[in-house]
Amino acid sequence: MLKANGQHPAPPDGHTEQRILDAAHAVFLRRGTAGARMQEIADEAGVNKALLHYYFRSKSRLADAVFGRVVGQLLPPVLEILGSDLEIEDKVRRVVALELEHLARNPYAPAYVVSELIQHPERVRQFIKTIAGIDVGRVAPPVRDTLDRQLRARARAGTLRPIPAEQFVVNLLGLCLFPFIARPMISAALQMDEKRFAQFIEYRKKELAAFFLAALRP
Amino acid sequence: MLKANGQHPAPPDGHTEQRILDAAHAVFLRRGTAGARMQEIADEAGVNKALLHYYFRSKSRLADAVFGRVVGQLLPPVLEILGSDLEIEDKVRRVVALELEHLARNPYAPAYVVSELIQHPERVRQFIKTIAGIDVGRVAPPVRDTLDRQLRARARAGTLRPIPAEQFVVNLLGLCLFPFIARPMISAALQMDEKRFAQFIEYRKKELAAFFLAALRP
DNA sequence: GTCTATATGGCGATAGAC
DNA sequence: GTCTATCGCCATATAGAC
Repeated sequence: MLKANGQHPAPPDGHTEQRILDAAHAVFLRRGTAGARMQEIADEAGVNKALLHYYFRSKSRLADAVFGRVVGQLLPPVLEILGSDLEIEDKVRRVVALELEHLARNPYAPAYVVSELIQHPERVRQFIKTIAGIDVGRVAPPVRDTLDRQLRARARAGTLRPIPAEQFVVNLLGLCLFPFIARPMISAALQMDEKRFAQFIEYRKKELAAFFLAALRP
Repeated sequence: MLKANGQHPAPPDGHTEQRILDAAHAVFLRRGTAGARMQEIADEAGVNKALLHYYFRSKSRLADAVFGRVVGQLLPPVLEILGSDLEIEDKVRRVVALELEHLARNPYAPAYVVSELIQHPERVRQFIKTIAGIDVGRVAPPVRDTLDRQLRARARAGTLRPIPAEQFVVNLLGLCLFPFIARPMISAALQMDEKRFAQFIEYRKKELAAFFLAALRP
C-alpha cells in the first residue's frame, strides 16, 4: 500500500505531532534553523508541509519547540550534578562522563545551539526560562554559590588550587563541548575521518577528568 | 553636500571594494550569513545594493571572502607559534595571550565560524585551503608531529605528563575559544553584563596559561 | 563605477476539498 | 486531520540610464 507520492503512509498511531517534532529536531540540527526548509521537515516526517502549520502555526514556533528540547536535555542534568553535595572530584568525573556520553550520541547539538544564539539573540530569554520546566536563570546562581563555597573551603584546606566557580564551570564545560562544536575544523585540520574522531572522543572519556583534576592540584 | 538618500556620499578614495568587504565582515559577524541582508551591508558601506553584485557577483561569493578573512586572521598565527621551536611552556603562554587578545577585540568571530560550518559544510574545503595564502590541511599535520615529538620527549624526561598532541591542541584552543563561542549562554546563566564578562576574560588572561600548564605537571 | 527600477525565484503560509 | 493547489512576500540578482 503506497500513497500517491510513492511513500509509505505514516503510521497512524496518532502521534503525528511528535513525529513532526522529531523530524524538525533532526533537520534543524543538521541545517541550522535558517538553512532548514519546512518541505524537508515534512518529507522527513512523512507528512505534508501544510500539517506542520496545522500543528505548529509557524516555522518560528517550531524552532522554539526544538530549541527548548535540545537545551533541555543538554543542560539540566549538568546543573544538578554541579549543585549536588558530591565532592569536587566526583562532580568532575560525572559531568565529563555524562556530557561526553550524551554528545557522542548528539554530536550536532552544541553547534546548533551556538548558531541559534548568534542569529536569534532574543532566544537567550528562552534559554534562561522554560527549559524543561526549570528556570536556568534562577537555578544557575545558587549552583555557582554552592560550588564557590566548596572550592574556597578546599583551597583553604590546601587540597585544591584556588579557582573561581565561574572559571571552573566554563573550563570544565568548554573542555567537554568544544571538540563537538569545532568538529568540522578539527577533523579537517587534523585529517580525522569519522572513526578517528570517535577514537579521539573515547580517549577523552578516559582521560579528560584526570586532566582537569590535575590542573586543580595545589 | 548630501545625496538624495540623505546620506553623506562615500569618500571617493577608490577603495569601494574594501569598504564593502569591511561592511560585509561586520554584518555577517553580527547576523550570521543566513541572517545578513545585502541591503544592510550596502547601508553599512554607504553604497547601493547593486554595487555589491558589481564587485562580488553574489552573496555567496561575498560570504566566501569574509569567511576566508576571518579564519585567516584567527588561525595562522597560532599555527606558527605551535610549530615553532619554543618550549612547551612558552608556546602555551603565547597562544593564550595572542588568542585572548585577538578575541577580546573580535568577540563574534568564533561563533560566526561555527555557525558557518553547520550551514555550509562544503566551506570546510575553503577552511583547509587558501586561508590567508596558507594551506591549513598541509601545514597542520607537520605542526602536530613537531608538537608530538616535543611532548613525548618531555614525557620521557619526566618533566611533563604524557598527552597526545591532538588532545593538547584541542584542550588549549578550547579553553581560549569556548568563552567567546558560548558567550550568550554564559552571560545569561551567570548573569554577567558586558563589564563582568570583560573582567571574566581579564582573569583568564592572567590565569589560563597557568591553569593549563598545571594540568601538564607530571 | 554608481545609481534607480525591475525581474525572478524560493519559501513560508493559507484556502479549501476530502 | 490530512491532503493539493495557490498566494504573496521578500531577498537576491539583473537591466539599463547616467
